[in-house]
Amino acid sequence: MQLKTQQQSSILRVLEHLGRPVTPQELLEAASTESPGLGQATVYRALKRLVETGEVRKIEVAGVSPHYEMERGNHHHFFVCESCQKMFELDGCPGGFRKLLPPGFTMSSHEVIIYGTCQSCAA
Amino acid sequence: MQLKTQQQSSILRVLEHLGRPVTPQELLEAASTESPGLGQATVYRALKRLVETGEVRKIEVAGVSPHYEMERGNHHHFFVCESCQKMFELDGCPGGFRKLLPPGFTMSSHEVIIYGTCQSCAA
DNA sequence: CGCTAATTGAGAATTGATTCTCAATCGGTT
DNA sequence: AACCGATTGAGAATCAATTCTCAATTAGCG
Repeated sequence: MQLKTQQQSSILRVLEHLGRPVTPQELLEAASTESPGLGQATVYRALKRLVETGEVRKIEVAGVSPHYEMERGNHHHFFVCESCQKMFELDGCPGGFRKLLPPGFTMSSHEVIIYGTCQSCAA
Repeated sequence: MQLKTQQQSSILRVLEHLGRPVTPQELLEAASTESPGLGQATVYRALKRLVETGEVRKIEVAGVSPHYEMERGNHHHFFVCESCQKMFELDGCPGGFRKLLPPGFTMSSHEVIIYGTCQSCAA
C-alpha cells in the first residue's frame, strides 16, 4: 500500500512548483506535461488525499471555483484578479477582527479576500 | 407588465424582515407561511430580479451555499456560524488592506469573513 | 521475473444549486 | 365580468464540480 506512482509525484511536484493556489483544471494541465494522459479523476483523487493528510489546503472564495495550494503553515490571505481569475497569496494580516464581533459571538478563524487587478493584467 | 404579485411581495417583505443573509431555501420556507404553496422557482426568479435591480445582494462565502440580503448600502462584512451555518452581518471594518498588496497589484474591493459560534449556539 | 492489490483513465453518474418548460392561474385594464 | 399577457408551481433539465465504475495498467514484494 501507499504506492508512489509517477502521477502522484507529478501532481505534488507541480503543485509545489506553481507556488500559488490553482484549480484542479490548471493543475491537470500543468502536470500533464510531466505525465501525459493524466486524467482529471487522478488529480481529484490526489488532491483529496493530500487535503486529508494536511499537505494541501482547499481554498474556496466567492467568484471563482475552488483552488488548492500547498499547506505551508503561514497565516495569509488571498488576492483574486478580476481580469485573469488567477489567485495569489498575500502575506500578512491586518488583524483587529475580533472587535467586529457582536456580544456573545466567538471567532475561531477568519478570511480576507482582496479583489482587483494583478500585476500582469495591469501592465 | 411589472405585476406585483402576492408571492413577490411576500418574498421581499420576508427578506427585509429577516434582517440577515439567508439562503433561497430559508427564504422559501419563511415566505411560505405568507404564501402557501410557494415554489422555489418563484423564489429564485424573484431574487434574480431583485439582484438585477440592485435591491438585493448575493453573498458567496466559503463553506456555505449562496445567501441573499437586502442591499442597504452600508459597508460591512460577514460572520458564519460553524454550528448552525447561519450567516450574520458584521458592522464596521478594520481597514488597512491595501498594505497587503504586492507591488503592481491594485485593489477594487475586499471581503472579510469571520467563522465561529453565534450567540444562540454558544448558549 | 511473477503475483496481487492499488492505481489509473475514460466516461458515466452524482451532487447541489439554479434554470427551464409548460399548462394553469393571476393581475391589471377595459 | 372578460380579456390577455405575465407569473406561478411542479418537475424536468441544466451546469459545474466532483465522484464513481470498471477494465487495463502499475508498484512493490518475494
